[in-house]
Parts: sequence; structure tokens; C-alpha cells
Amino acid sequence: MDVPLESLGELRKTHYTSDLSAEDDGKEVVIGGWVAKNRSLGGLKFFILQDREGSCQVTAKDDNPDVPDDVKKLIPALGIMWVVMVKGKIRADQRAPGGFEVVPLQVKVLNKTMQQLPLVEGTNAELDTRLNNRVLDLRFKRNQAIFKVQHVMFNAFREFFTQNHFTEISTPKIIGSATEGGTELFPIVYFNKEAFLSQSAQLYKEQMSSVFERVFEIAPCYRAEASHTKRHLCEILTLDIEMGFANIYDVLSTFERALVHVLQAINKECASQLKTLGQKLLVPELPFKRYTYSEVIDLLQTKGKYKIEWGEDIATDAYRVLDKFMKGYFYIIKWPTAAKPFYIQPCEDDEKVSESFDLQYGFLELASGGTRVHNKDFLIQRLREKKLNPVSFEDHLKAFDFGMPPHAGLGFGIGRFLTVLTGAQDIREAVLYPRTPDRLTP
RNA sequence: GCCGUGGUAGUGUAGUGGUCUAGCAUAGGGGACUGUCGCUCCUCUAACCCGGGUUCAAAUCCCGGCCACGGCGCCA
Repeated sequence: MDVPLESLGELRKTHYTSDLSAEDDGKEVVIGGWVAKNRSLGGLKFFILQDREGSCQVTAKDDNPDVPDDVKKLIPALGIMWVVMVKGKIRADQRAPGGFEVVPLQVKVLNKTMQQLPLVEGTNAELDTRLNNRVLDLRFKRNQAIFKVQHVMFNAFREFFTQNHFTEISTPKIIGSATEGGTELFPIVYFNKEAFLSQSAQLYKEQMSSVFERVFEIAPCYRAEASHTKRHLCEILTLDIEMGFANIYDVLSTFERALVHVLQAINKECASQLKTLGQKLLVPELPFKRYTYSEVIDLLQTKGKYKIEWGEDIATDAYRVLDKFMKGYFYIIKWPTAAKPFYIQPCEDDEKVSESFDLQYGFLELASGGTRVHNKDFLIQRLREKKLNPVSFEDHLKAFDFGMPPHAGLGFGIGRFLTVLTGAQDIREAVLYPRTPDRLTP
């Protein structure tokens, strides 16, 4: 059957599918969305219409005079994921999913699909295939649930930080200097100059702590690391916070409250999404456990029987050993000064360790941060110790001539957190369009 | 960047020198079916990553390329 396309015209949705129930029996509604399933039993025709909120069944019986003949003919011809609007009457019926169905009076086909779709909900496809056809993949309930959780997470973070006197900022992602050290940067062409994509908001948010005192930003940053793991991407979304007139301990206690606030919000607003994902979110008790780096090394050496020397970085397999003793959220504080960037403040009583921390969820590192150096001379000294050239940091160092308060902050990986919250197997599932060393499209 | 594994219909897989004319499931086309809800039944369409080599014979063995996967390093 050749089905012609119709224009939207004046027809508008009156409800999302989730707004409807058996109690609306007899009500005339207009719903719209995508055909999720189509089953025909001869003179009895069903299709499932899905929208952003859920789905409902549209039922046409041949012996129902309310349903126009053209609609009866059209329904079996509808393809999966065709875009349709349905004007119809709600009919309560225990046999229908959700206890009600829509009896169609008018069905408009607004758009069709290619004939053989590469993905079908409920069947196995590899992540690579899914990502190659991401829009279609995201149409599936489970995947929409992941990003609804992200949306509520964003809102809850914004709500918490706003309530706690933080100002949301936005810092440049195109930068002119490649000298922060650490992670590899992506070089870009910027007219006739050398430029790079920002690997973190670190220096700018520190500067802004001398203006707005407390700032936060949710923004992408770029890491040119050829990492092939389930938890690394080249373009990542981070939550950065920075607090003036504060040190590491203010950050620890503020951020753990932020996390609890977010978890509570998700539990409250995403109950159906969590059910779809098969996730139960336990809200951790405050305060989070704080282990020092030295305690962790000690634990690994004794209880973990893991070979590691003080001063070494904690490798992935070491974290997995640690996972047996430390569950859920915890902080590891006072890392060796040598292992941390130039802007991290060494401890006053023992300069070998620093006022730094990582936030762990089991073996996964979710955040890192600490007290920053706010004394300019000392900062220059620290740059030199890290074999970085202070001249390259002139613009940043200026801020320390203009009245820089003591400050502290952290960077938090949104994608990794969302992976944990949604039970995703791979960080790429928790990012709409993930960028890895091997993937630049779609 | 390093080590390892793999690439077969749209999708997911079976097949590891010779009746493979490449099997199965699902999706797709056509048909039957008045309560489906992973509907069911009949029927049809549809595939050996690319290039070279070995062999009487290659989906299968070898070399190169491309792509993917698992892990490590690095980190959020």
C-alpha cells in the first residue's frame, strides 16, 4: 500500500502518552510520536505509539463504525518508527497494556523511514553498530532513560550550587597556550595562530574564584589521549567547582552534600527511568569516608597483598584490589605532592604530601581536586619544580597580582558518574555522541 | 602508545580446506488470522571486510591494509 505523507497542519498534541489512563475513558485526545510496534490480527489491528514519555496502544476493530475505513486500511501498512499523529478516543480495557487504548478517528503519517532499519528494540546489536546509528538507538526506552537521568542530574547540581551561593560560569574552550602540562592537547587552526582545545577549566575557574568567590561550570573538555577503555573519551563533560576563602575540607564537605542532593533528586524524579534501567540508587551516609593516600598504600600492602611503593600512582588493578575493602563513595586525600599538578598546595606540616583528593566510587575515579596555591611566588616556584616555564603562564599569574584569595575546588566527570548511576557497561552509552580516538562521527 | 582477539544477510550469530547451492534467529516484502502485548502460521528477499598469495580446490591457510572488540598505560 502506497501511503502518502500528510502535513502537520493545525493538528497539535493534547497529551503525552504518560498523561493518559483508563480514567480518561471516552475523552478525545491527540497524541503523536513514533510507531514502536505493529500487530495485525486480520480484522483487529493494533499499533504501539511511543513518544518522549512512554507509549500506548492504538486499536482499530473492523466492526467498530467509529473508525474510518481509510484508518483501518492504513494501520497494517505503518512501518516501525514512522512519525504519526493520532486523533482518537480513549477506551478503558483491561486487555490493553496500561488498562486503556486509543480508538483512532484520524491517523496522520508525517514521515516514513528507510525500509530495513539497522536497529530493532529488544534485539542485540553491538555498541559500535548502535553508535553508528545513534539517533535510532536513542529512540529506545532504555537509552532515553539514561539521558533523562542526566537531565535531572544537571538540574539538581545547578539547584544545589545556586542555593549554596555559587555562580555558574562559562570559560573558553579555545586556548592559546599548550603549557598546562599533563594530558595531551588537541591542536587546532585558529586563523594564523597556534591554538588548542582546552583540557580543563582549571586556570580560568581559579581566576574566577577571585571575582565570584564560588563558581561552577558544566562544560566539555578535550583530552588527546589514545585511551581504549570503557571509561575514557576524548571529549568529556566535567563539572568544575572552585571556592574562594576555602580549602580542601570545605570542598569535600560541600561536594558530598551536592552528591547526596543529586542522588535524592534522581530517586525522586526518575523512578520509572531507574526501573527501566534496573537500577536502585542508595543515598550514601554523610560524611564520606576519608582515607589518606598513605593509609590506602598500607592497606594494599598488608590486607591486599599488593606490591606497591609509597609515592607510586595507584594503578587500575590496585583499585580493583581496593574495591574488595572499600565500597561506594569515598575520598582518598593527601596524595604525594610529586604526583599532583603545580597548582596543588602541599601540606603545611608535611610537604611530601599535598592538600589533594580523589573521589572514588569503588575502583572508578569520579573526581579530583584540592587546595590551590594562591601565593604567586610559591606558584612560580612550583611551576619550575614541574619543569614548566612561568613565562607561558603570564596571563594566569597576573590574577595573583590582583588579590587572589585562598581557594580550593574539584573537577568531576559527568560521564563517569552517569555510567555509575545508570548501570551502563561503557561510558559511550552515557554520552549522546561519544568521541574516542577511533570515532569522530556521527 | 603497548599487548591480545576478531570481521559471514539490515541486525546478532553457526560454519576452521572439498555436497557451503553458506545454516539459525530476528528484522524486511507478500499472504492468513477479531484481543495481540517477544502474537502465531505460510511464503519470499537478503551475507563470507578490502587487496594480494598458497592450493586441483579458500568463508576457512599465509601476507598487507582497513575496521572493531578486550585489557594495560594515562586520566574525569
